[in-house]
Amino acid sequence: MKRLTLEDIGKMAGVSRATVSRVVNNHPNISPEVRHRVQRIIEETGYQPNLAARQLASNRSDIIGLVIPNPVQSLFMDPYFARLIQGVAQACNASDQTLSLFLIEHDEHEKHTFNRLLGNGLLDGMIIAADGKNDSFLPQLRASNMPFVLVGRFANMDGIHYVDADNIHGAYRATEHLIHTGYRRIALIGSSKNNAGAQRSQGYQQALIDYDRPCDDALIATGDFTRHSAYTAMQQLLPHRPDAVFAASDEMGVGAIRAITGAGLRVPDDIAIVGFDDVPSAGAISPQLTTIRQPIQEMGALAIETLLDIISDDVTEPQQVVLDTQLIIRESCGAAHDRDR
Amino acid sequence: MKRLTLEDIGKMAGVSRATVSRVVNNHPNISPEVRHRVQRIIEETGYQPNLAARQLASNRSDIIGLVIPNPVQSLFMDPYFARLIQGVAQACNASDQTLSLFLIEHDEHEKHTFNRLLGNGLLDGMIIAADGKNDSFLPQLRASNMPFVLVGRFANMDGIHYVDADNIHGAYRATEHLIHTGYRRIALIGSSKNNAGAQRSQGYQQALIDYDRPCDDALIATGDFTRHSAYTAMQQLLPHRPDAVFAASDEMGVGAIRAITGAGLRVPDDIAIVGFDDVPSAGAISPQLTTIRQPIQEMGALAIETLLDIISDDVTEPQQVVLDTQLIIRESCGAAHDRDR
DNA sequence: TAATGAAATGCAACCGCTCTCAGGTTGTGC
DNA sequence: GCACAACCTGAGAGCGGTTGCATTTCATTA
Repeated sequence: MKRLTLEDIGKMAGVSRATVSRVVNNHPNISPEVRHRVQRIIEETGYQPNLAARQLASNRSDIIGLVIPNPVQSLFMDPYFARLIQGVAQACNASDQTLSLFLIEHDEHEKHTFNRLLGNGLLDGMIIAADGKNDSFLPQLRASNMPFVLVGRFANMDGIHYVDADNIHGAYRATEHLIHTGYRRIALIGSSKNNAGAQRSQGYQQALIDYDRPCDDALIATGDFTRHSAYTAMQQLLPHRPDAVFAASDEMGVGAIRAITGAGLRVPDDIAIVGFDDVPSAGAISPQLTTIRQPIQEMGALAIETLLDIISDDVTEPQQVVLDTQLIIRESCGAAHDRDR
Repeated sequence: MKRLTLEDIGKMAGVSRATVSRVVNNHPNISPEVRHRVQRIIEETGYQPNLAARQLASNRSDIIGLVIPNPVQSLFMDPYFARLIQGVAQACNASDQTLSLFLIEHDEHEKHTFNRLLGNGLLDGMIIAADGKNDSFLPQLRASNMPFVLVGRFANMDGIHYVDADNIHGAYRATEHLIHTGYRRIALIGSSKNNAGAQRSQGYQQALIDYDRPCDDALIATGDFTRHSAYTAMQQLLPHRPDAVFAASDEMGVGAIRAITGAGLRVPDDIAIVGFDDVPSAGAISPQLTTIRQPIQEMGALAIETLLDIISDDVTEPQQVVLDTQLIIRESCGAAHDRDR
């Protein structure tokens, strides 16, 4: 059961291999009769073009790469990536692209990976899930002619295509919600570990300013997106008697809750918490965490869409899209109007 | 900056393109002098072979596919897949393979995907994360000559290569732990939704038998791996007064805890819980969940290793490996000897 | 010294598809 | 009836590697 080639199909249909190729690729100038005859034979035989040969001849692989440069442990701690992968994968399915996944393990590996990907001609384009820090690959990438789109957690950059969630406004919304609910001493557990963290801090501060709240430095603590760091940060915050905390991630929100309950206080009765991310466990812990949800899958889908436009259409002006976030009200903010189990 | 070819390198080194190819591929019969000269030029120019051309000529792509046939929502609910992807990706990095990811969205899509993958010659081999049910693709796969390895959650099958975690023994161990801790009426929230679920139920029962405990059908409830289903299941269980529950997944363990606390009882004081999977939130909820951890990343790595052996070496006898699990003792079993924050 | 063979290298035929170019056919307008 | 255009189709030259076979080189051995 040797694999069929264009030549074989052509022979069966009494046409040349070029004609079969045209049918396969939906070229316009084919007579309906021939088209149908060839299509029927393709159907019957289950012929499929050899992708390597096609790629060699046409210089197009229909493979797009998803590169995740972050250190390893993030991946399986943070549901963000799982969702992103899913969104991108589904978008690839929908547009008949093949998705290749590249997890960067460390700096040297990053260099090696980018070198390979930019040199071996495998990919038509790349989606890069950067974090806005440590983006040392950018210059090389820009110098190449590889189409790429950055997704999420990235700094605003000139002339680069990217898709991100609106971290600033999400944080703003979280803080605003705490203000509306009536809290007066609203603390922040922030982080400048990545760009998203910085933006979330920014949103927090903007909300305070807009609502004429004092921005007390004693109510600002710093973590690194881990639960443990937030536990410590919360302990530092406690003496300053906040009545609410905006934690820049759910993981940190959980750490804050632990510190609060550990100090004999209660959430939200004594101190309210709002997180960010809406990780699955946000609804599992007690009290359930009020949080900000990012449209991660939409981001992935949009990134693919944008990338395909770049690849085919020669999009000229940079596509820079920031998607809105959503406030998910649960128990930890003390304003629940709707509780799921 | 046109991309270099073997021909170009050959010209620069004063040798033929065939010789350069041999250097690149480490063929033995090359004089050291030529080898070095060519290598130096490759180094200087950063030449990289075109993968499509190589694949076309050699019929080998060094791309392996990871196929995840489960329905969509599992993926981002269940950290299992994120970890599996990570394990496989790292193993691919280590062995210079490119990983392509295929998420199946529904039955028809499954058929379409397998047809494509078996027909277009893109992949050297596939890793398939099946669940032991709905494996309708298997006959077609076996009929093809595509090398493949099944990973996890799969039924024991003849003549097929697979890697799995020892669900039976893991469940046995969980149950045994509850027995050792002194509980007498140990309930099960199981599921036969997939093969792993069935095996976990089996391990539970075996433990009861081995320790001469009665196997009371009233203490066996069924869920579908969701938190909600376990909540309901636990409510049915409560009237029969279990003093401990083995839940066949952490998600279900969380649902059970909710039902217990919802009924005004406490975990583990009134009813102890052990889960399965060790999802990240298992340590985040209160009480922290005692559970069984699977070596998911090792499974991924081992699957790749096995697959590469099959691709290159013509491994003949089926490789069937079952990896051991680990009991993670936290609070919910009432036997904590060690608590993290 | 010539025959022998192993090692190193080049030649050229693929791998299967795309795409330009040119040839053939048919249709349109005058 | 003829010129010209529009449309189909086939021939064939790549795309950039790999690899069997032929050739050259050179040390070994009869």
